[in-house]
Amino acid sequence: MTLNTIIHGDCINELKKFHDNSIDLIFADPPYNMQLENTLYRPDNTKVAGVDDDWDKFDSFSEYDNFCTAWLRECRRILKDTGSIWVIGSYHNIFRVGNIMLDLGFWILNDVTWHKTNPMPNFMGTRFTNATETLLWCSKGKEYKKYTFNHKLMKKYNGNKQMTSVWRIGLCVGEERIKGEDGKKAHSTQKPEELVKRVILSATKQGDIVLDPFFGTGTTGAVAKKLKRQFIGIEKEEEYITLANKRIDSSNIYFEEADWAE
Amino acid sequence: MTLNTIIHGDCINELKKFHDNSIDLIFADPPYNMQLENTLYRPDNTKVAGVDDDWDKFDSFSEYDNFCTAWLRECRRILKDTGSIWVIGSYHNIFRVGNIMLDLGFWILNDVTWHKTNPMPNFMGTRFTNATETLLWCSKGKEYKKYTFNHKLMKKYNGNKQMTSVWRIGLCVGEERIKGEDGKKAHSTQKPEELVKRVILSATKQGDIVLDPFFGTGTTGAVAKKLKRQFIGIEKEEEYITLANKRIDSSNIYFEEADWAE
DNA sequence: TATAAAGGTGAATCCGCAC
DNA sequence: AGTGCGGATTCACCTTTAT
Repeated sequence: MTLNTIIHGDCINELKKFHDNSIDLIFADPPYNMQLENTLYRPDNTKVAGVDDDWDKFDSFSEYDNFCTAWLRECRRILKDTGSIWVIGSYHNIFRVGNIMLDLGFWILNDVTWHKTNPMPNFMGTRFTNATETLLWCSKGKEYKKYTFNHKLMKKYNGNKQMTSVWRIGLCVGEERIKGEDGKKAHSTQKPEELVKRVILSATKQGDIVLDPFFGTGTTGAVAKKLKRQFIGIEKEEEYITLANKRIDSSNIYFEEADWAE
Repeated sequence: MTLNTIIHGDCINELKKFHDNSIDLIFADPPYNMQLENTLYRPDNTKVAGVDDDWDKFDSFSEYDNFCTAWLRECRRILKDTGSIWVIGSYHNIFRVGNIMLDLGFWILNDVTWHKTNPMPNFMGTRFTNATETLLWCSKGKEYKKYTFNHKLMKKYNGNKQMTSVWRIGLCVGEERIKGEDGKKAHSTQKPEELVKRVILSATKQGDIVLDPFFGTGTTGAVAKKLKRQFIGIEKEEEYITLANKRIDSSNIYFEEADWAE
């Protein structure tokens, strides 16, 4: 398997080509199946640019469940016994995903809450502001107890206090957000690097292999490189791959290893 | 249906006696009952000896799923079209519960994160400190849009800013925690009143009927009374009912309605 | 150049009634 | 079920323009 490259293809097909027990960490940001219908307007009558990408559309729960069962089953197969997987989602999909992961035998280590510092408000006043997404961190199963977790490092990273399962991180905006030639966001759901940094830093060692089956514009690859880990990406859309390669080429090491050594 | 009383009996059996469309709000804190050694039962009520193999694992999920499907189906039936339901859980069970609720047709309005200000640390350093529980707030279905939500009131309650789906609340300790005659906590999972207060305040009007099918030591009843709502409790254990009745008798109004009127 | 004001925007299941 | 229209509804942060 070639490292530090992006595979252009269908996630499930490509995952099937991987060897058993070959990956140290999987970070997956699958489609959420948001089921948006009408256009949403802000109080000032401007439109909200919602997620209306084709890749987020599924006809039913059962179709979504089948899709997730297939890619998650392959993920479990190719994960090393010492490896672990992170899957991010919102309330639209995380209960489907979590249920499937349990059924497949994954063992939940934490449900980490990404507490957004600057979420979009609920303009109509019909609900509470939806201020979180959820990350499920799982080992291969209950009996796989030797997963990598850099406890001391994360404690140090967190000002010498044990890090909790609530992470306060802002949305990916400004300079960090990859723009297309039209100046608009290139990907509708790009994640902040700080989020992925905590994932990789906590659950891998230097040189480990990180796989992202929904690579998008390459946040996982960029952060892996900056943290001296190796990555493999799988992505269906060619435009995203082009942007991701460019982005990763220009990524540099975040900081010296000594700063974060255990 | 007699109001402001506790029904002594089995949750599913008792729920079946309720009329359709008769309840304004349901707050449910079901047993987590997951993956705990030596307490698993097969459908025929025989004990499962070990839980190490996949067969037993599947058996336990399936048992729990059946139980939750049964009581949640009844909850949906007896909820008014303008009503809503809140279910609290941890990562051990909330993905089973959420998946079942979606399958039954419930419509998720928010996944509220109870961010504990004083969680128990992970002493072994094997995971992040588990600092949250999740509350699923759902209407009867996608097409039921007239659920009660006191938006302005909650905004006022939150210092004139829209309340978000993250609630920072401490564990139920000290004076508030109900003690048995031995001075030990009477119930192992008593919830803080502030949590239930936000639930009832946001999703009911004065005089509305609040049902708690897992009443325990009566937090829901105490808070409902303090907020001038009516309650019905269902509880299997007689000791809890005794404690709950005593507690509710000595509960008084929190504050004047005018303070929180919309 | 500095500060202030104005404008843009984010994984969003976001109205209710009359016809 | 679909359409049309009156009316109520927002927070943090970043960028651009104006003073």
